[in-house]
Amino acid sequence: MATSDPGREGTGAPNAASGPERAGTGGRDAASDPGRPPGDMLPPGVPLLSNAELAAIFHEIGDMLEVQGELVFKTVAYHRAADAIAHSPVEVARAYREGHPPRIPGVGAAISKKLLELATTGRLAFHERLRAEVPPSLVALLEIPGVGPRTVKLLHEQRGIETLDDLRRAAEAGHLRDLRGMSERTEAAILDGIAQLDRRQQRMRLGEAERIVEGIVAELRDTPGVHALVPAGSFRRRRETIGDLDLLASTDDPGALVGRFVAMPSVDRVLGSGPHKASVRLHEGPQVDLMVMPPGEEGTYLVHFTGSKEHNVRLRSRARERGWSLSEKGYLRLGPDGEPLTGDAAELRTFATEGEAYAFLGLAWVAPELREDRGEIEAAAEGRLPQLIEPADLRGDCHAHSDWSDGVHSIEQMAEAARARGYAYQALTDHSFGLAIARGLTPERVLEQRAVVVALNDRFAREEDAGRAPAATPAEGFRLLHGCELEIRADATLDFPDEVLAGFDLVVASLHVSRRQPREQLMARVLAALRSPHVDILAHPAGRMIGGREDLDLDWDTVYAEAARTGTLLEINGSDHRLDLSDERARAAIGHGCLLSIDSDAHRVEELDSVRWGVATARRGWVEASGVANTWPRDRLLDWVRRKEERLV
DNA sequence: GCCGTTTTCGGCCCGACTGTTTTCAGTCG
Repeated sequence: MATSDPGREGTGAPNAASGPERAGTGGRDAASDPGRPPGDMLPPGVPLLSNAELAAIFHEIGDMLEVQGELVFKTVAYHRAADAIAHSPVEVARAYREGHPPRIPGVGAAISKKLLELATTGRLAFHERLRAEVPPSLVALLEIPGVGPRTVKLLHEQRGIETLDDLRRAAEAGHLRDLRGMSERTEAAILDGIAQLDRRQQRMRLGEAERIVEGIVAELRDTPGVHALVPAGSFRRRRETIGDLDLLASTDDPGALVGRFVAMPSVDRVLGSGPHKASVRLHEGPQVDLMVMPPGEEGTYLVHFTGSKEHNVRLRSRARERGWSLSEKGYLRLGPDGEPLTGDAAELRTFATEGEAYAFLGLAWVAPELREDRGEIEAAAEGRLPQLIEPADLRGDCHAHSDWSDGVHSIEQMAEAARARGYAYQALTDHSFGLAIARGLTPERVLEQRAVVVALNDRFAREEDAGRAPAATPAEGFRLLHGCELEIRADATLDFPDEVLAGFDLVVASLHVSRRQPREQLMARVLAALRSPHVDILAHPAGRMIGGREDLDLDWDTVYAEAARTGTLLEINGSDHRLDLSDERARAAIGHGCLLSIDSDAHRVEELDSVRWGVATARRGWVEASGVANTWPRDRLLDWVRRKEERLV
């Protein structure tokens, strides 16, 4: 079914036909005209909505229908469709305009019709009508913790409340306590929720989440009765940002653990606390949920609290088809009425491991990074889950800086750290001079730097010969490759001439300046880099900063096709600020036949470890080791680089 | 609103916690 690979048909259709073979000749024009189809086919003056903008509209529709008291399944359908659109690898509005709407799971006839209207007119009458009935300020009240759609509807209908200020005033004046289901305490809770809104923390990056979780685990580890503490939730799935933290505990004494958890010095306030679970907010912002699992029955607990929600919903539905109800506690046998059997007939199946819990549904164990309902359940059922790349598969790092440009540590310190990790290579890729703010190197400095690299490699070779290399050094030894991070200038020229570029072992190209150019210009720059015989890797291709800079406005299908044709590697930048390519772009790139590299972009020794976030992102993108060039031995990588030069020069 | 080798109509995932209630609704994850 299409659900196993959402949107693939849509992605493939326009490009498959004009694939690599054509790109050198007739395809060249198509590739350099990223605004396909020709502009005259597009309605003039109608902006093309991004997937994120479309998703926001459908989420808002879902919210507004909730507030109106609409059937919950209908509102869920809108949210589901919105998520699917946001995650689609296809540029949905463009595809609708071009007359080949992609198949998107969760988008049926009704939402498809609305998508067409949005794509062709930039507006949606249904959305505008709803907005008139349910003011956006009312929908915004849903953000208040503890306030849901039923409460908003009640407040609106009974008290005429439309805005946050209305609500605050009414609660302060004690005008809500007479409403059904409300009291003085509810008013206080609402005011408290509003106060929380004001200082609502933003989502954490992976590194921050890891630091906080590890601190909590260290604090609770020696609590009596505790067998294991396992971080779960979106952190275990390695989502690119983390909202709340989830911690699972296997313990003989739940009371002792919960008691200690809520009393940690790092806790600002206790949001809730029961015999088996508790929630707290930390002083530094995030909410942490602790859940207790009975020893020996961890399997379904781990599945449940790792999520994602969408993944769990699919599992439960699959369980139901087989006559069982799935919850964190295990599988309960369903009776003929579709309800779990009770009393003597009750039957609960529990499992010690996740593998067994999945196997009960006829599924292979699914790696946490894949649990997003993006086809992994179908793949697990059919035995075609990918062999995901592991951190240990990496044999080198193709993107690292030193204090010669904007790094902190010396060339030698960076190389020694890479060598100590057991790598066979590290590419030293300091910036080229066009990026003045990073103190980029001139061609003269490049030559000086090369002498340092040569001298270091001489020493490494001597030490290896003498058996004095670090224990982890692979059989092929360690070498520092001399590379650069080549600036792609605003005018689509490259920062170094070909004769300078030819002197490097490996060149990483990237685009830092003039990021707001129109798509045509940005594409011209990216294509110039991909087509250079000397550029081996396009670094952080989307140019985003998580929570900061937006993605570059690129025609991704063309980027993938040209990277595949020219044999240019696309980077997954492991910095947890970047994670670029993203998981879904990495998956799309592999689908287009691209090869990737996973690099640290380290500016200091400690950041070499960032590759683990890059590997996690690759795993979320279904990437196998075979799709990543820096899993190769050094000679094979360098051979790949040479072959590109020979073919394209 | 979506979806179908159990259904084109009738389903649609599950439980803990909270607070206001005498048996439950709302929210959350």
